Amino acid sequence: MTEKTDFDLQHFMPYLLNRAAEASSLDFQRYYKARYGMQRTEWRVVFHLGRYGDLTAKEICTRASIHKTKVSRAVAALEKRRFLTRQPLEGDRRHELLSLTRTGKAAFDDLVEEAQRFDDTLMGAFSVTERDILRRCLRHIIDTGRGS
Amino acid sequence: MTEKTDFDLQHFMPYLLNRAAEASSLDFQRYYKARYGMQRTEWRVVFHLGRYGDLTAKEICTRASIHKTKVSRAVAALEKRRFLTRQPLEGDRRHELLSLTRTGKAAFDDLVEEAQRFDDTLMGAFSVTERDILRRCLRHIIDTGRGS
DNA sequence: GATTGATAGTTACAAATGCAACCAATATCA
DNA sequence: TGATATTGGTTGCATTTGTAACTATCAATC
Repeated sequence: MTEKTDFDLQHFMPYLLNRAAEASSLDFQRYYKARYGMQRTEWRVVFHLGRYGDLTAKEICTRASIHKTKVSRAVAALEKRRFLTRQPLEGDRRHELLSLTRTGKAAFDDLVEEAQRFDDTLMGAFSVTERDILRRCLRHIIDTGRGS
Repeated sequence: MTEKTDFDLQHFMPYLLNRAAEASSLDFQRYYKARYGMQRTEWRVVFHLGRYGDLTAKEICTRASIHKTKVSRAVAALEKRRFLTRQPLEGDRRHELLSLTRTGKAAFDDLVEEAQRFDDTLMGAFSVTERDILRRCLRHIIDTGRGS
């Protein structure tokens, strides 16, 4: 039987992933927080709307695996700050279609640019092969993990 | 100039990392929560003590990049539930040496075993080369990211 | 068309977190 | 010696989060 002390936390994937996630998010997080007063869920909502067009809150929940309460609050906050508007859907008034305002779009454009720049420096350290493997593995982990 | 809508969130590394981290932690988290009523920081503290021997709170903070308030509260909680004991250090009574109790060690052993099993199934999907690259990239990201 | 059951989204309350101020022990140095 | 700074660790308070219960709209069944 292997000694328990052989187990190295530095090789434990969930631990590595958590620390890498945290480390890699810090700077960007600081940026959108300082510049737009957004928090993570808000940026993600903005991102989804900017990237994939108008969506309902539910769709964002599903696509991003975010709990509906978090999305609900993020949407409320974004609406108050005029980054997006809601429009009840004809035919089913339970749904609300969310759309970025001009302000929201501008923020999205800026944030995407920053994200891109940020990602470039982060990934610049790796070869193309490494990047591919990295992305593919992460995606696999995401897809096979149980959703919340 | 590239269109902003070209940017794919699914390739944005911090996003991938965050989602993979979350997905990969869920099951294990559920385990130590259900079995020992621990939360993440508590498990990490237990882990560090079990793996690296007795440490002070400060040392755990440094090694794991966890804020001292979080560690402080985790230690308090673990002490209350008899997973560890503190002992003021001779010579400098600001430091307290933390040691796992028998109960703490038992929990550590069990959790390590579970973590190992968990990691095996998670990484089982990848080739040895992939695992190496994955670990090496993550470590690089961790080490180059600004610490909190 | 009333009853039951989903479904989209909100809210209320408890637990977790981050931040800053804090305490106590030690170090520094006039 | 005594004033000041530093360090390990804790506490208080405001913000964020998770969970569960709630409203409102629609669907299905009788």
